[in-house]
Amino acid sequence: MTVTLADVAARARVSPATVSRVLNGNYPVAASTRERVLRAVDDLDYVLNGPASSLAAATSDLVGILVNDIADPFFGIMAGAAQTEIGGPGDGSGRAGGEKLAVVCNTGGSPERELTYLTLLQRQRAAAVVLTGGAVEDPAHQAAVSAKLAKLADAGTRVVLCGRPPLPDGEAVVAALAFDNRGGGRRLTEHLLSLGHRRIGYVAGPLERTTTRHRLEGHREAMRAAGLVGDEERLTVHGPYDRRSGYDATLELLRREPEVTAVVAANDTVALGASAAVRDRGLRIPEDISVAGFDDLPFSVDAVPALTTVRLPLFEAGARAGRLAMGKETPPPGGIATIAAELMVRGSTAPPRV
Amino acid sequence: MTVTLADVAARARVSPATVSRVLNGNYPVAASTRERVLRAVDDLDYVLNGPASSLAAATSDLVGILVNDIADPFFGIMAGAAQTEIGGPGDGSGRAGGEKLAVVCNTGGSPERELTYLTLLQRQRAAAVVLTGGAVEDPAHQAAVSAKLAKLADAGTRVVLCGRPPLPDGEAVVAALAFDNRGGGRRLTEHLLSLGHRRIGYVAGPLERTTTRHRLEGHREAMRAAGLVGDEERLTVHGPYDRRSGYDATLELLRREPEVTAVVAANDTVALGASAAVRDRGLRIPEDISVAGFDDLPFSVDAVPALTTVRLPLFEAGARAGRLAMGKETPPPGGIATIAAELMVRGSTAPPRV
DNA sequence: TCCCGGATAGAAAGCGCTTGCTACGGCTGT
DNA sequence: ACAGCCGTAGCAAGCGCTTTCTATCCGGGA
Repeated sequence: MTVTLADVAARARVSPATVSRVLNGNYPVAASTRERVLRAVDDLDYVLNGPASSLAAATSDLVGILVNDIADPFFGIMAGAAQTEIGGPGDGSGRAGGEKLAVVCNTGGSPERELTYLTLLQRQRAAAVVLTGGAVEDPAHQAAVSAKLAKLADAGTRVVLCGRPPLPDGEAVVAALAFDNRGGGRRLTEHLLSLGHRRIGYVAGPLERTTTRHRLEGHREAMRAAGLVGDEERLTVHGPYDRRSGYDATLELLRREPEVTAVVAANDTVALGASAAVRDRGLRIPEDISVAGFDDLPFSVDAVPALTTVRLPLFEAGARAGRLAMGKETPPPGGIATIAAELMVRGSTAPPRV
Repeated sequence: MTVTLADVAARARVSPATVSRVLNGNYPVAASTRERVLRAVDDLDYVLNGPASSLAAATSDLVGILVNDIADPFFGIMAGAAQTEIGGPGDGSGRAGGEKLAVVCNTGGSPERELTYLTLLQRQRAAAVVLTGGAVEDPAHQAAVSAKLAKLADAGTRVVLCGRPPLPDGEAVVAALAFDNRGGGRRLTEHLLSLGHRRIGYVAGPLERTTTRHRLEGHREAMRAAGLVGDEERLTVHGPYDRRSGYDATLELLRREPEVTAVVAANDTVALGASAAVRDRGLRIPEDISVAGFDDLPFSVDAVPALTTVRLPLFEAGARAGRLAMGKETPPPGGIATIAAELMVRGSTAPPRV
């Protein structure tokens, strides 16, 4: 059989209550007693029964981090940073206490899975939940998520949004850290415009996501401000946030409008695919066509030529979200913070041929 | 207060036992009764209390997936695949049943964190644990991990290793899926040798990891077979599995031996850094120097020139590990399977200048 | 008509831990 | 010398669910 608290208590010749208190360190216990208990724990190789403990204490040390695609470094970086802050193991804190089990859950971008994970975390009475990445804009789903989050919140779970716009109906959450996707998108296109580009293709992400929409809106804002209107639909192709989609969409774009001098991709991964397509068509980057991405993932600087993109402080944002989830940092005023995006001009963009 | 089983029972005018049975679907309940219960559950928005349920049933639906670096697609891909198989939400199974909470835990490559996560999962009485990635070769740590896994195993947790060599002392695990890192490493170097390279630099991973050692051994095997011995130490530089390390190590390599005609990197990410270094030194790939990687991550085919590398079926392996963890697939004979690595020759390698 | 077995439902005993409250010395203050 | 405290430890009552065992209701065979 597995060892229980009672076994430890017996061996240390104290009551179970005392063992519990030693383990939790939240009640005065004489040093000598503590010593004895700790030795017994060691001798017996005792491991606390998590479920029992959570049940009795009505709390749990689970913290969930939801991501859309765990194979995408965009999410990996945020999740890793958050997990580090949440501490899980080895958070430096001497011993017990902040020891949380930070786990990441991969929704694969599916609204249903997102909801199911939230329910599962609710079941487990998670201490906190961090949702990363853009939300799906289906009203029904948004309502469902909001409701779920509200329920989680008033069951005591701390909810933090990271890289995700605030909930429409406000404050069911501890904090929302939103990236300035629109501003970044605008500045990126302004950069292209200032180089002299006029026919700019846009490879957008999946239609119904906030991230997609905001980046695209920023782009169009800039185009409109430059007086370039009318071609929006023709020069935009939607697709998933992956390399393949960037490749295909760019080919399509080039077919629709052979005169494009620049392609803006919804993110760096897509930009990689776009670059491949451009090259496969026998065109040079940036001499014939400029290519730009978004996110500034680590590999972007190593692309050839280095990718012009918009840097999002993913690590910092993830870490901050982690801290907020742990209550180690005070939320921004109003619970909402917008995180700036920084334009990174590199070799993949240049003035168009004359 | 939160809704409990008893509340649902009251509303459905049945006993708590019946509600439990409806929810678990493991006991005959009259259709009409079931209906009534389900409606009550819905009306009250009832969510099962996970800890209580786990405590009473002495089981849990948590499945842990340990990874070394969540921001690295190498792990992301495996973890994602495993998570999909484990089902977590939306595994297609009509309703309850296989509904497991698959979570990934990021050890950051630290042995202590690995151990702590295992303990935490043990606390939670995890249904299964999947360990991915190479192990650290410190004997003390290996012993500790083995002991932990043994304990987990006989507490009923299914343990699966994925991309990790079998435990030295044998069968504490359901199955071990090991990549043929040695064979892959050997074939990669043989390819270079067959192109005519003789002075080949090797940018290795961190010293004490099995993955690092096996790949390096494969490389040296090939070199030795070609009669190239003596320069091993001078032509090998160790460092972490990241881009930066590849960059620095390659610079160092070029300093030590300006005559190298090829650089083999421990993995694709490192190869990216290596390529950057080569270019920054004003050398062309592959005309002046060939560069090769390992893993065949998605971005490798988009590198310029496309990266010659060794393909590891990460997705398939992860999925299989997930299935094994769920008991959906029978383990390979002896519990050990070696997964083949396939050489992918692309543009980054070519014969050396004459 | 009576009895028995199958199909359902309920009662109740925990699962292993936490925690409010009580108990018990030995000190201090008067 | 006695009352009152502080510092510790134990008692015991749950936390919300699962599951064994028992009770009940029905229909059918004898």
